[in-house]
Amino acid sequence: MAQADTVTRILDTAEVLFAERGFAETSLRNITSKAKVNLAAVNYHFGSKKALIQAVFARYLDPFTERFHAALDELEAQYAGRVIPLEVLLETMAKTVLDVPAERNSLKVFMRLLGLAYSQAQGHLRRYIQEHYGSVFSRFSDLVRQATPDLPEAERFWRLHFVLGTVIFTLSGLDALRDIAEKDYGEHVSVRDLIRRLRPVVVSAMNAPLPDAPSDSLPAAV
Amino acid sequence: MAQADTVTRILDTAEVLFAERGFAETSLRNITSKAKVNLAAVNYHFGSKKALIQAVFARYLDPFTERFHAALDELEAQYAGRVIPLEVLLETMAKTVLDVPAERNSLKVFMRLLGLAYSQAQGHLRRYIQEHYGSVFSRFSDLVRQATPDLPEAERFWRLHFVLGTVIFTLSGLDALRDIAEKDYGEHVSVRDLIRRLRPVVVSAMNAPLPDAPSDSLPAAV
DNA sequence: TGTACATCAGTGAACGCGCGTTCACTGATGTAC
DNA sequence: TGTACATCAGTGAACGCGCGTTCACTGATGTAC
Repeated sequence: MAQADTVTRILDTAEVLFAERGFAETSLRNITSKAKVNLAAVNYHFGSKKALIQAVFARYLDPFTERFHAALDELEAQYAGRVIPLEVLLETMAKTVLDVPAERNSLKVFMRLLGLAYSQAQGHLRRYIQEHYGSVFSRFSDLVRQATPDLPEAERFWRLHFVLGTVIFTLSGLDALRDIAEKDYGEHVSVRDLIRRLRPVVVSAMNAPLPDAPSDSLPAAV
Repeated sequence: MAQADTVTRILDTAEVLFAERGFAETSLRNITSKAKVNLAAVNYHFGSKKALIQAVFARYLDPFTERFHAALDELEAQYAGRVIPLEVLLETMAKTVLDVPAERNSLKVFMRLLGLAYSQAQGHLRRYIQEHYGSVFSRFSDLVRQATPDLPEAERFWRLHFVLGTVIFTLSGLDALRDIAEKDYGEHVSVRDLIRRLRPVVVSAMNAPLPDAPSDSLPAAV
């Protein structure tokens, strides 16, 4: 059995189990027995459980960042210094997110993993993701800044995270929500459907009117 | 040491530790040693770790549902059959969410717990919450239905969950986001600030234009 | 008023179990001379 | 071409540890007669 085979089988099995039950709730024995691989192989190839978790993420995020950078390069060339509209930026991101895990049919898995990563309190994973993939997010939010010149800095920061919350929350809880939606409305939704529904909501959210001034600064302002 | 004391000390400590590190990552020994309580006391008073987790939630959700029902009663009386505007409904919900845990200064804890509950894959907790508190959510979404008569059923369902995602995601990851915001924009945000910022975003999201028809139904529609 | 019994919060120690990790080892393949 | 050695994927068994739960027990308080 060649190395690539064992390593790949571990990663394939681990990502599914992690997405289904979380990191702490998935033991190395769960993974290795389902992957039909020796228990010690995980520590042999990855060093530790923590490192395995990071490897699972890297397998999605490395190609994602590569393609996203490429797509942004293309956009910038196309717009040649002019401002890229917000809708185009969001569309590009959505397309990249959809494309990357397409070959493994596992956008759902990827989104659940992202959701888990964010809800992990101790945050070794969040730190890892920020360290390795923070730069592509910075580049994206720079472009969003240019596309929304009227939005105050802080407001844009918060709105980007509001939107991130919507997307990760919805797509990572997709199965549960889909069951309810199907039962109540007899409507089967695919991830593409959901992204179609998300688009106008996200755009409206980013373009919402500014909030009232905080109440304690009202006297000074009025 | 009276019962109320032990039970309360366990709950107080458990909710903080659960919120900080998650359910699986918090052991009964962590809880009981920090609460200065005998290890066996958890199983004596609650029966199991699972039941303790549910009790932690019940302590927030029971008063929340009670107050929220009361607030909705009041609104319905006030509007006397007329439609309650969406903004008012959202405002009422926000106010109730803010009021309930105020005495323990722990909205943050509550929101992190909710976020964890949603990201829990195995879902005994999600089932418990849906069983015990589903009805107040139904009542609320009925009122939202009346306030947004032009929104198709399924669209409203999804948008409510988009918005839920934003709120839970943002407030449950508040500490991490706050650190970044403070560092980058020198701005300290309170939960009340955040809700002020959320309001126009949520309203715009609910009122966003309808999405394009799904591409495979386009030929039939046009 | 006094005695016997029941109830119940709380305790200390132990139970068996599954966990991540380690270690000595095998066997196949490649490399040097 | 043959031999000695190095490298490396993979293995089987065991390690110690922390986990949730259980159990026999204590001691205080309440209740019945």
